[in-house]
Amino acid sequence: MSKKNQDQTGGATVSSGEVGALAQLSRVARLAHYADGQTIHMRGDVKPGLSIVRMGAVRIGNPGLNGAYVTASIMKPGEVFGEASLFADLPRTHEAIAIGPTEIEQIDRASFFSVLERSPELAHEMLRIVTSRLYTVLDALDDLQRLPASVRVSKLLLSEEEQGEVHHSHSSLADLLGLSRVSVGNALGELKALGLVVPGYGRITINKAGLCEYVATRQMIPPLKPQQPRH
Amino acid sequence: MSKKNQDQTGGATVSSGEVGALAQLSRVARLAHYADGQTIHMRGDVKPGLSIVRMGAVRIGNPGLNGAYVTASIMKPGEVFGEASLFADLPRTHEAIAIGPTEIEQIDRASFFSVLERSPELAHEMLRIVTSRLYTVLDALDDLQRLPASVRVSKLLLSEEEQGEVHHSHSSLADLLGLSRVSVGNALGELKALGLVVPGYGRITINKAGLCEYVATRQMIPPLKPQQPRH
DNA sequence: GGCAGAATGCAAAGTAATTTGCATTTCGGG
DNA sequence: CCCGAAATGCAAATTACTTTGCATTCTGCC
Repeated sequence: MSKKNQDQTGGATVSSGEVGALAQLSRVARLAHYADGQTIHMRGDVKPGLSIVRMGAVRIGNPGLNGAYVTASIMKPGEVFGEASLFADLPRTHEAIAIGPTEIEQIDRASFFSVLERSPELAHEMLRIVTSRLYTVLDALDDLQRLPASVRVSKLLLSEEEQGEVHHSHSSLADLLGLSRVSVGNALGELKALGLVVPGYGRITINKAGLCEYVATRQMIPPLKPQQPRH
Repeated sequence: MSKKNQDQTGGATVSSGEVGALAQLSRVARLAHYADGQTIHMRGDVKPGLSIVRMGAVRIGNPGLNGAYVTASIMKPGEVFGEASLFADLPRTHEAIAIGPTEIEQIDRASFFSVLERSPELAHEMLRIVTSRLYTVLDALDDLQRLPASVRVSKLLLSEEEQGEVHHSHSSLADLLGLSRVSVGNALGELKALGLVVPGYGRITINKAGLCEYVATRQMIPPLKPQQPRH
């Protein structure tokens, strides 16, 4: 058990086309600035409030048992976190740490609910965001339980890809997947041998189509076998 | 990779005290009856709609790669599933199968949204449900990545406990945790040696306080070590 | 009361990841 | 241009789980 993490929690982005009911929150938000590496909140904090990333990025995660980091998610501009503190009155499960200079809109509980009362669209928008995040996490959880490292690495590469390249070190990929650096290296070696990736220094060039096919053929749920009813 | 599952998705129960905005849905629901083992929906189905368990139980899961079953969750009366098909327009990720004779209220998309428009409380209730489910799943995901089998078994025992006992075979515990039967057996052996559980046939008597302490001392996030900024 | 099916226990062999330690390569700044 | 820090590559030993196969025990039912 070393470096642990998931990309999964990922994409609660406000989809680009729509301005989004979230915009209404800006009016009641307090804009907070953080320097690289600065802590936004810690695990266990109970201060409720919603946060929207405006600039920079936020690492959501926890230190692992061994000193390695478990990155649960990296929030990019437009993404939202902290719903659990609002709707379910729960303490923070993860630390939030700024990556690079970062601006975050903080909406406290009272402000949020006052806006929510007047705007049903906000509720719908939040439902959409939380639901698709849940969906993503459930999917990732399945992957974690069932897929071998090389396939999980492949899926991560595809999701992090930008113009055919992924800008991550093996270590940060490992953090995102909950694997060790060595395992990521091995997986990449395998993919390289198949001609699916070209390794670089802090950078990986990927064969998108090839990787997609590689993943597709390996993550299929197999045909049903006869099952006894359980329990 | 054998039997895979999580208890995590678990508890989106309508909390007992409150009648809940969900009750309003009953008026537009169609009550469906299922026999033990009957399929409610399959992975990949796109028919959108919300489902509320009224009687019996529903296994949410998928067949694993080897024929074993991955139980993602078992929904009990009062619990809700299918939000993703409503809010995020996503196909079903898991099969749903009735455990025992089961009654389910089915609310189709149009009906749901017509009620939702007139009832802001329903939106809040759904937000609460989905958020806490997300929270639970994220927590389980952390556990899965970081905790050894014996601790995960302990946590499951505590969550399934009823009056000091857990009524599950090793196999069904394994299904719920994504472990093999053998590993569960070994973990229970360990716990037995520590005087934390007394194994029975299809039944385990647990030392609640002892297990709590056992878990507490082992799932702690360790003190922070100095971290370099990443990425 | 006994028998079949289910649940449990046990052990051996295999596998996929881990940790550890070190050598090598790459990049950027002085 | 060179040097140090970071990134990568490689290999051995270890760990935690899996699969397999079988023996044993329990329970409900006829």
